[in-house]
Amino acid sequence: MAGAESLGFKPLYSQVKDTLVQRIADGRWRAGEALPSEMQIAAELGVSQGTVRKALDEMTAAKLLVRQQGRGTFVATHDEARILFQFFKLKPDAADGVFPESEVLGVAEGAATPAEAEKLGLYAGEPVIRIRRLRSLAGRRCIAETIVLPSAMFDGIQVGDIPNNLYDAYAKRFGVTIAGGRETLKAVAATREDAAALGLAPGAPLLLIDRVATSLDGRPMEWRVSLCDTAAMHYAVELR
Amino acid sequence: MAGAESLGFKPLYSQVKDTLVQRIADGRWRAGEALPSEMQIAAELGVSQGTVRKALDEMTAAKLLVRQQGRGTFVATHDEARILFQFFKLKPDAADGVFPESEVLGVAEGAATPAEAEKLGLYAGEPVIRIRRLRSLAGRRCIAETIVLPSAMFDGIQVGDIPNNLYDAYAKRFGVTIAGGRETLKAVAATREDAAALGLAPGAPLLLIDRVATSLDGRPMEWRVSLCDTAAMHYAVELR
DNA sequence: TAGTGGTCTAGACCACTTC
DNA sequence: AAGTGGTCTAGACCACTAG
Repeated sequence: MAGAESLGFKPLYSQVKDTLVQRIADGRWRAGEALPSEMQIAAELGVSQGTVRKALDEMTAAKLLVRQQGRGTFVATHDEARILFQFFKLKPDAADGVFPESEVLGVAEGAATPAEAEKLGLYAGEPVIRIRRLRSLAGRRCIAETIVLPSAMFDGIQVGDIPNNLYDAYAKRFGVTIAGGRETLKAVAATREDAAALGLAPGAPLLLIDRVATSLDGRPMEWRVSLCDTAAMHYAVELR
Repeated sequence: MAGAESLGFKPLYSQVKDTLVQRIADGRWRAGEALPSEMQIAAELGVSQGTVRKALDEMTAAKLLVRQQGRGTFVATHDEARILFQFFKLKPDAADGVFPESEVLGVAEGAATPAEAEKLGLYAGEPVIRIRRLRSLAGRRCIAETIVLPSAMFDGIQVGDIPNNLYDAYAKRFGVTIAGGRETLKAVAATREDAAALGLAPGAPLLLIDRVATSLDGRPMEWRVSLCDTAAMHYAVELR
């Protein structure tokens, strides 16, 4: 392995991990595909099987890989089950989580506002794509959502083109793997427009979820603001 | 190690972990104290150092232990830094997180309501302690909180007795280690009383945080409902 | 300098899947 | 039966802390 010398000791397994993450980012193995076996990777990189294992274990903990005894090691997909577990934390009060349906209200390209530029790590004025949609849980419209994407990464996305499971589309159509993110939550009063869209009275309390989602290398790839009517649903957090 | 035979394979390191967790729950090592070294534990339990290491690594990941190269392995404490990171997810919009101050409004014992009993795994009517307090961030009252505890676990807690850092007190005074929990969030409109307590207009949007905190063995030990004015603060979540 | 945790290796065997 | 990941061991050496 190269790149270990000088200032600041970096363990071998960590370098192996960086190598493998880079290869996934480069599309060497696509979502759902199998990596080579531990022994093959170890032989190729000239390290022991235990060192490869530690790298793979960390990537599995980061939900980047899925390992199955007897089968192999696979690049994690953004299937609905994973999204529900990792990214969509709103659950109906009286039931288990289900994947929400979506109605796209509009898609438009424009110049990034200062706020958008700051969230996405762009310069103000760079082109961005804005998506507006309503989402429903159990047949009831309860989320009004605005999504902002850097055009440079998602060139040519169209209105008829917006599937319900966006992160899966980012991966399959644009090679962008959403690996994590950060959300901030506030309680706000519904504006007239929000209230109309969700069928509520103006001033009704809404949960505002502000999310910046990041790719494998930690760069921001999506800014999403969701306004949620939490009368019959809640946002669930595990403290560990 | 005993207890591995029959139905359902259980790895050795997992049994080692169970043994060590049980010892912490039993108070064999108190918060902040050092465990024996890997070699000593391995020798005592008759397993290899690597197996002990895997058990300790998992406990460290669960924030139960803190390990320091060259020093030793220590039982995690509920110091303010840890609480801030693991349990208190409200941050001022314009600053880093700080530990909130508290004013206790009242402490009273009573019979568990059906809702309280369900949250705490008790029978309705069993005795519980209820604590009401206001919390402030940056000198501004912004959280109204109700805390319900099973009297059986927290016998003799008094009004003048409620410190700002409750989880530290649970550990030190009652031997109850809060190891995790589950929160559900909603946006609600302030009632007249909530509004008065927080200096807001009735109907103002508030973030309602409903938390059940659990001990080492996963049993519910505290039910806490917090009403938060999120005008100048937010609830932060990392998606990983 | 002694003792701790952290990394790395090599090899054996087990559990599980697939053919 | 062959190949995968999962567990367990034993031992070497490194990085860090403390006396």
